[in-house]
Amino acid sequence: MTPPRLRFAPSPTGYLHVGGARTALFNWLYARRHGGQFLLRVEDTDKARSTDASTRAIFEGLEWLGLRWDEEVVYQGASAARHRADAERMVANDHAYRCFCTAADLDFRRKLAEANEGAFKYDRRCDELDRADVARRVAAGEPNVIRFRVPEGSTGWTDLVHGEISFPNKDIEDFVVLRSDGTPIYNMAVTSDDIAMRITLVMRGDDHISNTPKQIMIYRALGEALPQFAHLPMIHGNDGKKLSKRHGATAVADWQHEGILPQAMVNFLSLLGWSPGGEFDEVMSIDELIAKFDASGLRKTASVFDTKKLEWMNGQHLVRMPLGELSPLVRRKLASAGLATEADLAARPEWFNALLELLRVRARTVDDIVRQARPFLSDTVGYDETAAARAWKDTADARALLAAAREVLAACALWEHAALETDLKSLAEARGLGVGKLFGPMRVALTGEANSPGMFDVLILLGRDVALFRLDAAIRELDRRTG
RNA sequence: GGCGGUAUCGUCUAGAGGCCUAGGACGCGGCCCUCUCAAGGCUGUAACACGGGUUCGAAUCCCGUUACCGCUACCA
Repeated sequence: MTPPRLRFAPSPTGYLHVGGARTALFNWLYARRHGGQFLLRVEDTDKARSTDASTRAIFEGLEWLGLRWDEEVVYQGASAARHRADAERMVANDHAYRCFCTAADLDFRRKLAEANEGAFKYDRRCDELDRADVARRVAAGEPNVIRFRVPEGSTGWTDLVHGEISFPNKDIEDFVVLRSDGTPIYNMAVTSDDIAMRITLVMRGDDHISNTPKQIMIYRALGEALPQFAHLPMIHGNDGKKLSKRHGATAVADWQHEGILPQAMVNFLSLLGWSPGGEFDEVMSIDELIAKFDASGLRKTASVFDTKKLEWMNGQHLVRMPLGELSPLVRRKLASAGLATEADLAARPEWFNALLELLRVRARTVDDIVRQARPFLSDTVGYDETAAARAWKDTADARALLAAAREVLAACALWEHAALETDLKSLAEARGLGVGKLFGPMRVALTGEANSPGMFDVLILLGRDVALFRLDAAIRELDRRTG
């Protein structure tokens, strides 16, 4: 069995969206799993809609996901001469013919047919033309397209996802393969390119199922061996409709900017339309995915992009990934948020790693970590009003508690977990309070928030100086509030 | 309209005739843990689109209906 060759063939007409990313991923996984090649082809034949910015966005999206392609990128637009030559070859070997019907005429006939019920199908009138006549009109420069002559019978294949699929040829009209300006129609270009790239497995969205018989006919007309086909189901938004801007972030770059990890995105996407089968741990590394991926696990049904589950998945990867990998990521985000400089954080790696360990377990995105890190990095804290309203309900009481805590902490012999716990617990006990009643007001004083890591962790991370400073500040704030 | 594809909890799915009074995961609810929030553990909620067959027996096979999606362009 020769190594398979697959390709991802996006049109550069926008960002890389999650559906395209999933298609690319499955192609890539299949190639990696079976020791084959994963190629990238940019289908830029539609010059009006294609942009360089989109092409770059697609590259960047694939790179971010870690889907490295083999060989040089193929630009479809660069092969126009071959597309045309292939179309003309089909005329030469009698599988296609010249058609002189104009677009306007066709349009008229189509409307007429539809008005009188019944779908319009090209009537092959130009296939009746005399050969000499055709040659003369072509020589005279009369505009013409090349139409494929659809044979009798039916056209089918064994789809890796759907099994046997076949179409009666009578339902397929003699379709155009080359426009009058000499440029190819999609099905011509794709087939010509897939042949040239020696693609052995065409894996793409199932919106191409109806195109497949036409492409198969072209392969045959050109005397080429057929590749295998696999048509993947689509990904929909949470309303069950096709993904669009309305559904929020459908661009992989948007998720990147919201703090989703590429490995989590890959993992999540891999489970949309594919399953290893049986019971398994859904959280998987890229290597595990490659090892497990197989066409037999491909599913037929469209799936909904569930952002909640993506976020959960991201949280799982956040906790499991090596700290050494997470650390620079967060440092970069912290720096661009203006909360710290990368140099400062790099200078105290142990402290920073301890912080990350505490925060990542309660975060779902990298951005969550950044938000939660604020009290540990900025000089002062702002008090969250709902948190303050609850924990400092009785200001006099809270003030007294914080003053007492300040005193205990200032005198605490050792600034470490055990000592802090002993001292603070005895303070609470002396006052006849549960520790919660003491830690609540302290938490707001120290972090400004209602939620944070455990009190002793917070104190240790902050250090004695900052902790005492914040308690003082909170006491002053409470004085102010009391009036 | 014609042709093609699809149909299991709200969502992702397991299931390839009896193992299914349908399993897992996300979400949601409860309990435990607990200084808060997470994480973790336990647990509850919730599905075979509908109708006919085939079979001793169907979520699984066949047919029809319905719904959704795609194609039906000198778009990709």
